[in-house]
Amino acid sequence: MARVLKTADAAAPAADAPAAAAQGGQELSYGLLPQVLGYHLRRTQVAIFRHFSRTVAAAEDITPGLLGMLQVIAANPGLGQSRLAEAMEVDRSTIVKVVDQLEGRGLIVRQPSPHDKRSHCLRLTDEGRAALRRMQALMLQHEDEFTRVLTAEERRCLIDLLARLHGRTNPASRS
Amino acid sequence: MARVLKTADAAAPAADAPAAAAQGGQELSYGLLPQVLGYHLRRTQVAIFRHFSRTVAAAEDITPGLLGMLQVIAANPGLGQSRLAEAMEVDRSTIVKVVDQLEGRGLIVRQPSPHDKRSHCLRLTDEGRAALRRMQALMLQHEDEFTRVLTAEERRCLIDLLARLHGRTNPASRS
DNA sequence: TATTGTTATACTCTATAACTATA
DNA sequence: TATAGTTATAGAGTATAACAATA
Repeated sequence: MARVLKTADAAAPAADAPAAAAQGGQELSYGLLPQVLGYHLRRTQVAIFRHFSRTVAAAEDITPGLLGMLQVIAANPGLGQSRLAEAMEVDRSTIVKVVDQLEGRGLIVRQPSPHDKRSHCLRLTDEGRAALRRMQALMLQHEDEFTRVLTAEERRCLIDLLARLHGRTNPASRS
Repeated sequence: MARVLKTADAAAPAADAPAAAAQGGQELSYGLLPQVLGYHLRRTQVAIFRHFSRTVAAAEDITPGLLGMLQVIAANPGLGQSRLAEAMEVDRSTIVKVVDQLEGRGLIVRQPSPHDKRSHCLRLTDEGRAALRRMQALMLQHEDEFTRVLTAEERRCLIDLLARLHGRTNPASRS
């Protein structure tokens, strides 16, 4: 578990308005927002999504969401759609279109389950495995670029703090 | 600027599939995802959004986005819509509906600008100021609850790392 | 010409509810 | 009864393109 070292004490910022920020070329105030975690989370997610779009998506026409699904299917061959939905914490009905898209692009197949005629077993095709390898390489490069402003330790610490907040244990930091 | 102290070296996790995770009650694998910052960002944002919905939104019928806009308007009286759009990094056309909603609820007004007949000056109403005070109190409580699993230093460190990533300077940590 | 606010439109992501075929 | 997948539908949230009024 990474820990954090305080160096500079964050001076409490003035929470009120900067008199006349509205007209001139002055900088405008964000009020309490800079102290709000949710604000920084959203800003960071928008930034990383745009970086992903310019790098990974530009080359491979994929979204972070679809690539995540593809990775989970690859890591769990034969997974059913309902269990995939649970894993990604989205509704079963949302998964249908995701799987439609990945199957439509020839990256995965829906196979009939040998044990349950209602269920589909999801598996990557050969093409899907090749595409995943390419996409993962691009994605790791994109993440490296995006986090270039952080040290490796800071990056690990950040992931660790986020993992603690969203509650899923982070296998990468189990000692 | 907060720094980070390494304590446990994160052992590189196996990136490949866990043989037969698909059928039984076994735990399923997330592949490379636990090493991916974007994945943890999204997960955390979903978690904090749900917490916000159960706490702040349940009491005041507001979204994080609308509350953020309200705070920026409050902090910059007389702000125009285009500058608000720039500040929040969304399109001007997106702002229109946001302002419509806030105005429709009586929280802000569009006033004609004295200097530019095209432009609207956005201002909080008395009711808007009162609502903002209530909402901010709830929001700060919500953030405290959500980050209860972190120490105050860890929370500051997290915000600092995120602020560095999305590039906006974080006024709360200027020494 | 450029900018402010606006409208019409569309796209993505997501959820709810109801359906079918199994179990 | 309950579950797996599906469909129809709707609601956010966002963007693009074009427009009128004004700068």
